Amino acid sequence: MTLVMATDTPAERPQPKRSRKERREDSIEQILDAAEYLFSKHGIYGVTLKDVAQRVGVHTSLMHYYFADKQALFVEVFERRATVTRARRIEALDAYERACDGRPTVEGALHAFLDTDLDLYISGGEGWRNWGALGGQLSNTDYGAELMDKHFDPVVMRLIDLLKRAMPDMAEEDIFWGYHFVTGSLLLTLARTGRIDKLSNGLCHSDDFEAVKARMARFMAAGFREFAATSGAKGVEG
Amino acid sequence: MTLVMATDTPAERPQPKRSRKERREDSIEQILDAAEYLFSKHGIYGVTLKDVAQRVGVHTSLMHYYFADKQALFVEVFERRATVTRARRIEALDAYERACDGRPTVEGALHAFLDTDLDLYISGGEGWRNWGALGGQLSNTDYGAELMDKHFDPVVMRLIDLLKRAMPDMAEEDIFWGYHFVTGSLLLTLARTGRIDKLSNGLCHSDDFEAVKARMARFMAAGFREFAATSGAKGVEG
DNA sequence: ATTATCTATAGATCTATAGATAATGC
DNA sequence: ATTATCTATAGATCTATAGATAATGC
Repeated sequence: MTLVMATDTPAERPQPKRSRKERREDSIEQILDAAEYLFSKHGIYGVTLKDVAQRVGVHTSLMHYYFADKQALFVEVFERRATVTRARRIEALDAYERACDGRPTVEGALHAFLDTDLDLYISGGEGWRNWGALGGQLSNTDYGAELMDKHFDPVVMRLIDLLKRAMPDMAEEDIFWGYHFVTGSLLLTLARTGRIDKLSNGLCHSDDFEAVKARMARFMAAGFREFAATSGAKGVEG
Repeated sequence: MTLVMATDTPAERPQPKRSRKERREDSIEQILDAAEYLFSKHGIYGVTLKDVAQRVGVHTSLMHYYFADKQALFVEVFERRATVTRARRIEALDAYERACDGRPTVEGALHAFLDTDLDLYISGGEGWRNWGALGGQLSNTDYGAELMDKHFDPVVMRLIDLLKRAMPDMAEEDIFWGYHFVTGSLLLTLARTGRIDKLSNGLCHSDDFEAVKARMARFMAAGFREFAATSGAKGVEG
């Protein structure tokens, strides 16, 4: 997939004969991958363009040849995958809406919202997992929150809409706070800090997205049901 | 509390006549407060010592007079309040254990764990809220995760222990994952990103810790109960 | 006499640009 | 002839230290 990888298997490619366009795209992809990895580890200010260049194995000035400045590189790293997962999730929520026959459930909506994303980290390769970790950092940060808002507000509103229809009697505040809890849990999951590994003495692993997928929608749906059972409702009876 | 605040009310203090020791402590406190605020906004690498000094209104070199280097300042900012909340939470969990008469409940344990912390942000003033936001960032970061582990592992293990006793039949993995969800939600709460404000069109506020306190333990306890109801148990029947 | 704060500055590093060289494509 | 990559370097900024000055305490 990358030049580095290709070099690891020289037998297969005697003379790749890649066109300029291909080389260009490869270079850009390598830079984005390296930046993605480093940004996810140290944040935007914790990484220098030299760090990125060294990881790729090229000169720092090449960063400026392909990207206007550091900020532009960062935004591109974020947006490269943000657009993908946003589209997938909207599609999944649309599909769920069509399938649920006008009667969405909380758990169904959460599965569409969460599982579609988790699948990317499960089978999307290391790049996706790095990007996820970056997102986990971003959300808790001032400069990152804007980027998140910009890209994911439509998806979230789509989910909120389904949740409201699944729980028409619930106070809106409760729906928003429930969503807040869901996001927080998801973002910490994406961050893969290794904390749960240590706490559980190796029983659980913070990169075990399958384990999260198997539990999260159910856990959170139960939380919402608890709100429905005990909290002040809208005053309208379904 | 700080020199700046004191200067705001000149009538009360004609000639403070503060001793060297008092001045020294005031200066250190001001530096820590300024650093805390800035680190919480931009992370450790997003803040320069000059930024901190300018916020206090002194020269950059004074940072080095009081702190060995930038890293030491950062650690001090974190530890100043970490030790306080850790002690309070352990105390609260101990008190709950004594009060529950050997029969802890999930919700009771979560209330002791969460509310004690949330109370600090509700009534501890802006410094505490800034520190909380810093913690929210740290946890999703590599360099911060270590600091968190070091200070909060004892508290968390204390909570886990109570949860296990409240749900003796539950698979350990489920307890750890449930705790993971709880922490994620708490950390995003502390980050106060303003996201929920925008999403809810002003209905909810990300600095409304009271709202979280009123909902979180209940929401999460219901999640744990869901695990108890449907997930693979330990194989032992209570 | 001691402590707190500031001035001046060294040395390192970082972003960004200009211009040279190497590689590809017509 | 055009594009990709590198060399060299300017200019800014950042951390850290040495040493001067101002303020307090005995």
